[in-house]
Amino acid sequence: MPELPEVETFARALKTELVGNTILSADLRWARTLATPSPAQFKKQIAGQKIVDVSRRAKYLILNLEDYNLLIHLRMSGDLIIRGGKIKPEKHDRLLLYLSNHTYLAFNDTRKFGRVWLTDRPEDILGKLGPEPLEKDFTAQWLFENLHARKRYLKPLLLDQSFIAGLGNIYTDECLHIAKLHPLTSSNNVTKEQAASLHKAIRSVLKEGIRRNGASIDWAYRGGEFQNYFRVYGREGKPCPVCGTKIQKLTVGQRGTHVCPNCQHLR
DNA sequence: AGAAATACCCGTACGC
DNA sequence: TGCGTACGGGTATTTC
Repeated sequence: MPELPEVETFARALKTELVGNTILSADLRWARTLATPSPAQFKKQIAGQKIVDVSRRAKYLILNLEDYNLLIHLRMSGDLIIRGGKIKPEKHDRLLLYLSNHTYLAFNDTRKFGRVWLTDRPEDILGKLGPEPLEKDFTAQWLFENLHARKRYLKPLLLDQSFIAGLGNIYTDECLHIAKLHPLTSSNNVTKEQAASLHKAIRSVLKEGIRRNGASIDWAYRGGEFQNYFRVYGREGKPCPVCGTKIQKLTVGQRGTHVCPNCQHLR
């Protein structure tokens, strides 16, 4: 579930906890969690590396080490927890990084979708991503031009990380509702005014998510408050906060999709 | 080539 | 109660 705001929240919290520590050793408990390099190389390369900075690109968390970057993608059920060194690992822990301050960072991931990469060439992994929606190069004009450069439904296009980086199923439904656009609208039919609305909606909903420390759904992700402020996501049959019409749930590109049939017309 | 469908996972909810 | 099945979520891979 973690999308851009949740990963941003992780990055901010972990930065204060981790920077300055040295990774003493790694315990890989589920081999496929490690995308690259081999487990033997990974353990050898990461041992002794000091954590210089913690940041984010799209939904990737980046631990900037002295000689490498450790990229972490939480995918669906991934979670990061810092525990005291004497606390036992938990059932779904996939990777443990033991730190010089006698704690360890646990990558816990029930569904085993999450991945980590240790690399000195992060661009090989991050290079295909589209623009960061909160950065200055993501403008309404850019969005309008690139919506028209393709002919796809809005919802799957917004979920495409090579188009815009960081939106997932929740924030996509939310921003389409704010912009009053139907998820099945063809991207090349969006007017300049609609593109400007969508641009504004994307930025505002992501900032709201960050401000509320992300969204916690079911057991996934902890501590966020944004789930209490969803406009459409997970609110099938409940009233639209704008007009009171019952929210409908449909399937778009095999994804659960929530719309207000009154606010979001399909032209 | 670009877009759509499928595979990867497993805890939970639901139907019988 | 217990069993079987559908579902969801992000993205790499496969298929169209």
